Amino acid sequence: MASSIPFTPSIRNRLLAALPPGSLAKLWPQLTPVDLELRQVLHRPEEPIATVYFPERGWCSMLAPLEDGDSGEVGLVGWEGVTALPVILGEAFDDLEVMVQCPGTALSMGADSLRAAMEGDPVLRTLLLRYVMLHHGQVARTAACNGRHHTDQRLARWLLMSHDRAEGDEFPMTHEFLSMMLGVRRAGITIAAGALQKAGMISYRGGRMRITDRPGLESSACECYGISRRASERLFGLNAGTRGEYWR
Amino acid sequence: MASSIPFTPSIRNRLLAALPPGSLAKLWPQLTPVDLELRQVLHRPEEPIATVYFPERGWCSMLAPLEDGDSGEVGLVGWEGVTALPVILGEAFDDLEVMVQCPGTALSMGADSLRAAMEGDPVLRTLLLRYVMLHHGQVARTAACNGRHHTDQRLARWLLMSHDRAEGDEFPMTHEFLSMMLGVRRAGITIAAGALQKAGMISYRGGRMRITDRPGLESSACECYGISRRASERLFGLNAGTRGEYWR
DNA sequence: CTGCTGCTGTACGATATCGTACATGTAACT
DNA sequence: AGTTACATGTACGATATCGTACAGCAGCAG
Repeated sequence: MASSIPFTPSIRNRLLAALPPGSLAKLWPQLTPVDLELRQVLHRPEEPIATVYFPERGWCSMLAPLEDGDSGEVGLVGWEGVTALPVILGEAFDDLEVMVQCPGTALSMGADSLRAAMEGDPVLRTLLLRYVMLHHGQVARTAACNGRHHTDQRLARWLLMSHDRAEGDEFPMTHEFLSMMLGVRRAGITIAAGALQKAGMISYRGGRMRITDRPGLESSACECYGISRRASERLFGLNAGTRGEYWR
Repeated sequence: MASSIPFTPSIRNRLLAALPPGSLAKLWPQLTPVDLELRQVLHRPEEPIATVYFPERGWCSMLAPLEDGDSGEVGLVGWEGVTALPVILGEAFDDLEVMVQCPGTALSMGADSLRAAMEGDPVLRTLLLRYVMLHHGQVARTAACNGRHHTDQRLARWLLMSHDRAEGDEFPMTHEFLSMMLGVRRAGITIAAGALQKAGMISYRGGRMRITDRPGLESSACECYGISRRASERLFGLNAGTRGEYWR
């Protein structure tokens, strides 16, 4: 299925790209490119996970379902990661939902295959476990940030995290959706985003968001963005987590 | 050091207790009982972790340091777990601080010894990774809960989580400290706790908290408590995570 | 062009929480 | 008993955010 793709590929996923050639070669035949469509649900809470996804373009949210019907975002997964932490950690499923927020592509793989590959390849296993640590740190930061920081700072942080995982400076994003991600009213986003736009840091129209002043946005965000990014740099090297370093 | 302790011990730590005799026997000589003193810092952010702790009594908070000097709690570790996720996941350190909130005791162990033990014992490794999953879920829930739920519900949840990890129905806890854990004003805790006390669910005086109506407290808490507890039950069996089941 | 639909701007009073200050109560120490 | 330190109760106006409603505006279908 994936065999038509040339072997030394331009892999965008940082986890796969970080593997030594031997490890990647073993994994490659089992990886299938798939599209990630907007709002597609990759994993549902409590449902056994059959497939894992290494995003190449676009990104997903990890969502904790709430009693009142909607859900709270607890983390992002993009080209720096992989969905399906439970598979890595030996569980069948999760209490979280994983949903595509920015459409793109991924390399997918059977959960059983990944389990087997981890069993047989300590390098792969080590890398994936280090990613789990990175992701845990991101979620922990989100917990602290949600409790302490205000809408405007959290919005700036969220836009930066999305931008890190987006292909260019523009991606689909409505105020309505941002409000669900940050757990605030839609009108609250309009106000906070309006201020960022007035300051020239972002611009948006008709459901598309564009980042126009990254440094400005960074200074508007709380420290939580920087802390997560530095953790990412520790795992992937100095230029990971910043933009413009996809290909190496 | 630990050799004076009889071999078939009354181990309270659920992770250690869940190990098959062979796995535990290999670990046992390396475990040293230590006291956990109130406010003792077990791990500091960015500092390499030399020792891990399997709490037996009492519990610890995982805290994310904030720019303004204080810190936000993102999770608890008690008799159901172990500190030092980074060691399990192959990192040297964490961005989080681990601090003793309720004094007690733990079985401690060198980080290197634990790494070696995990390498040599798949059962141990599997169990610890499943615990990482459990803890990740708890932190993710905290992220969602911090963003969406109100002080009164979060206080009830926090008291229940503490109670699960406490020895009896009473433990040391001031409003001041609760306010730091939940990230709200001290006066806000006094109001929320006062309401719970008036409803007969808790009572407190002079820095000691007593749980007097657990079912009532459970109905006051948000769904987040139940979700985390059920995840715990999946790992440890049906009675884990509830109280009164320490000894079997 | 017309009419829809979805995104964004804005307004309103209501509410939760804030930051701060001060009063009261309790226990330990002298 | 007097003092001190700390825990708790309570008050105040200020602020962030809520829930809701409605108006403007762009893009698309007919």
